[in-house]
Amino acid sequence: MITRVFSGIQPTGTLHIGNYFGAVRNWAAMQDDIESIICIVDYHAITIDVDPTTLRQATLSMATDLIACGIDPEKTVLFVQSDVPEHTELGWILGCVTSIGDLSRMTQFKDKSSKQSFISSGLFTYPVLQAADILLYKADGVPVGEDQIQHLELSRRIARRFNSRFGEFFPEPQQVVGEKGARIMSLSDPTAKMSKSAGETHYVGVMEPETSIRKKVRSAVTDMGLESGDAMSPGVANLFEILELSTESTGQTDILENLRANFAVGSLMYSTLKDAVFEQLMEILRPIQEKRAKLESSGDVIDMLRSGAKRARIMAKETIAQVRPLVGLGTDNP
RNA sequence: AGGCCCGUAGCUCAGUUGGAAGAGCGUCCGACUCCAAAUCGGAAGGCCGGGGGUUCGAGCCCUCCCGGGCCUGCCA
Repeated sequence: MITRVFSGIQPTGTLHIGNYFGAVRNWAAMQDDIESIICIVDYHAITIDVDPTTLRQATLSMATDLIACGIDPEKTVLFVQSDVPEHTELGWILGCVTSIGDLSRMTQFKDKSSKQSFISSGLFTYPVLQAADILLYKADGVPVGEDQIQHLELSRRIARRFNSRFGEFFPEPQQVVGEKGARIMSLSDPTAKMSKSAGETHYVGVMEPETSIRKKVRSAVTDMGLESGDAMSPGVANLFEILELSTESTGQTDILENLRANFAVGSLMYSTLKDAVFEQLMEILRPIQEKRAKLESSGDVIDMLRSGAKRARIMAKETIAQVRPLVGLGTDNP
């Protein structure tokens, strides 16, 4: 039985619909039923070279996006990682029960480091900090996608090793699978997951202007036309996926069914599909964008983050206060 | 601490003896397409890492600095 879930998200500046349908929407749905902690992980963000001003803005912007998308800072403990410095202390301690061998097997490190000329040691030990993020709150559930499973497994391994060395203390966090494992693909390259780093044409930003979204959806890769009975090409399947996720919320599932039927008999015009995707997507995004505008002009987000950090820190301090004597650190413990 | 290599467009790089800064990919616009892709046509994009010097003239030579990579050594 999962009792507390932890989610982290990097302050990349803005959310795209892959983040929204894949993660954020599930978080928002979950917060009513289960104790939820969401952390904007700025310590993680600095593992690669990033401009300080950009980072600060991106962090605030990400928080605003999340709240606009339905994360309720009253229900969910929403905060910025570096406002709770206990993350780094636990990170250090856990780093000392983590082997270099385990870390060097992380595919994400190999991936990211191959794209950097300057490879920081922080990038290498990133998964340790991630384990600390989760374990600091003794979260037993982590809603992660497939790409993070390896890191989550390492977190469990780290928890296990800590427990066996210092005594049973941390729960081993389990993967929480969302109701719908949405995995939105890039519009320009539908064989790759949607990501911001791949370039402008690859993603649709949740907060993007309507004209820009229409253009991007219309430019999505499809195929050269299929015979009826053929399987969908990746690009078309992706558009249907986005349409399905959107109509789930708008309730206009008949649109989806019609287009599916058209596809089945081979009479679907992709421009029609794209128009529908755009329309339904905007139904979802419009209210989110409006909410964001209000939030931004209110200037309340900073205060929300501060009070979130206060709540998080109470939990974090308690954990650290227990960990230190277990390990034998400090003078203020017997 | 010593030695070697590197820094030019968003990315990967070329650049002749020192003589008008280039290519490929990507991006943007157009044609084609139901929409896209591919293809074709067009365009934008540069403090040549930074300062100083030599020269009529420096991406290129000298010098210092910054940044990155590799090798050796030293200390803990």
